[in-house]
This record gives sequence, structure tokens and C-alpha cells, in this order.
Amino acid sequence: MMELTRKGEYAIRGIVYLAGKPIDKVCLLSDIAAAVDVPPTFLAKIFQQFSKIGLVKSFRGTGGGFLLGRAPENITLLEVVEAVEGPIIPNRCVVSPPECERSGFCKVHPVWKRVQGEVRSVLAGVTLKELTNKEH
Amino acid sequence: MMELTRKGEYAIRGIVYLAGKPIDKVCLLSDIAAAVDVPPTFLAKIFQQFSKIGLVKSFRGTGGGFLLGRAPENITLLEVVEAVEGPIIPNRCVVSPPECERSGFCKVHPVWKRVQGEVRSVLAGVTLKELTNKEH
DNA sequence: AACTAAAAAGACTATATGTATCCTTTTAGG
DNA sequence: CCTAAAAGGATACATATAGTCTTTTTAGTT
Repeated sequence: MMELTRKGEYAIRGIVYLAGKPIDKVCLLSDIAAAVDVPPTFLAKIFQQFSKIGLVKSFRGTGGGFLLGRAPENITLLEVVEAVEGPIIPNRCVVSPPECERSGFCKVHPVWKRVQGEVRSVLAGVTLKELTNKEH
Repeated sequence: MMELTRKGEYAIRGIVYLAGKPIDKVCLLSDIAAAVDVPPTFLAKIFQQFSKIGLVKSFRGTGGGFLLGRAPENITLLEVVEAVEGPIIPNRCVVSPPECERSGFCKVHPVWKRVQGEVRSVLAGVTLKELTNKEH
């Protein structure tokens, strides 16, 4: 249960790869896909999502490709995961307004809130910088 | 992402209902299902799983039904969830032996381990007793 | 202007998972 | 032996996941 999908896994691999490159190095999608072992067409969809919210910058045409949208130390794993997987929702009942007609008397609700908080907190505490294999 | 399935949700509702009944009160599946608003055939499957691992005791035939397998204060939410959803696996890479051929150099791995630990810890810290609406 | 490189966008397919339902079998009591 | 109730197995349908293919847009090059 609670498993990250391939999409999320691939998203992380792809953007961590970008984060490990020089900040001004425009990378081809095809190169990224080959480097992190992800189907290029699938990674394209993922990077389109990233691009829309500014996590990466994209350039079309000859000499085009992708750059990281912000400095790696300013992008958290939580942002990356939520960008492609949507919000961290351990149970429907934690969305607001509560979808659960049982809230009010359901004692499980606060537990899921806590789970959500812990997961978000762990992921928000990790930046792309820490995930690259670059020293210094 | 990371959403509990209906099965998990129903499982919790069903067993919490049982936990709120007197310890020796044999409950009919049909009554439980009606009380917690879950399709009876679906709940049957769930309780079969519970029964196999002793979370509930089942009795067949006339006068049959279900009892909680242990005292409510000795059953955690983690056990209930894992009974029907399987282990808490935020990413494939946390299963042992690691399924991820990238472990060893992948810096994300320990993060997922931490997520897994936090979620398990929250769920393990809640017992069925605390989830019933019974006072005292 | 024409050609080429590269990402964006949209339609489409296959497989797996989730959400059940139905039918038959087993077990137990009256 | 009849009835009540859970167990087990097969099946059906919907949705989500995982991925592909084709066309369009954008931008640099010749």
C-alpha cells in the first residue's frame, strides 16, 4: 500500500539527474531518459508537467532542452512528488472539505491527518541538492 | 498519491465496529456491514482475511458470526491496515532484498525508508480501543 | 525561405488494480 | 435433515497505470 508509481519514481530520477548537472547546462530529454533509464516518451510527459509549474525550464527547437527551474537547494522532494502524483492523501477523508460523511464522529480521521503530516514533513525536508551524487 | 483503498477503509470501519461491541458478543457479518455501510459481500472477503491471521475469530453455522480476536487495546491500526493492504511500501526500493538495481548509489532510498518508518510508527501507535466511540 | 532539431499536445492502447457480485461448498445448530 | 452462516472460487466491470504514436509548435541554421 501507499506505493509511489513509476511516474513518480521516474520523475525523481529525471529531475535529480538535472540537479546534478551544471546550473546552465541545457539537457536533452533523450539524454536524460537514457541516463536514468526511463522511456523517453514517458519522461517527456513528466517534464511537461514540471515545466508548467516552473520546476524546470524548457527550450524548444535546435539547441533546446531542459534546465532546472530553481537552484537544487530550493526544490524539495515533496514538490517533485506532488507535481506528478498529486497531493499526499493517505485517505480520502483528509481532503478539505472532508469527503467523508463520517467525519465528526470518526476517530480515525485525525490519525490520517497525522500520517499525511509526517509524510509531507519528511519529503519537504529533503532538497534536490542532497539527492545528487555531487560532493561539495 | 498514497491513498488507502476502499478495502482498507472498509476493513477499519468493520473491525472498529466489532471493537466497540462487548468482547463476547458474536456479530453477524450482515449486521456489521449494514452498520458501517459497506457491501456485505465485500466485507465478507475482508473478514476472511482477518480471520486467517487471527485478528477476528469466526464461527460458522447457526448462531455463528464474528468476535474480535484479541482485546481492542492489543490490536493496532497498523495490523489492520497491513492485513488487507499488505505492507506499507512507499516505494518498491524499500522492500528487502531491494528490488531497485539503483540502490547503493541512490540517495533517495533512505528517504523512503524514513517515510515508511514514520507511517508505520503513527499507525502502530493507535489501537482499536482508542478508535471506538465508547467512553472509559 | 526552407530545413532541421527539439519540446508540446493530444489521441490511443494494453495491462494491472480496485471494487465489487454471484454461486457453490463447508460447518454447525435445531 | 433442514436451516443459518461463514469460506472459497469464479467472474465482471471500472478505473488507474504505463506507455506509444502522431501531429503541432517553436526556434535555430543554411
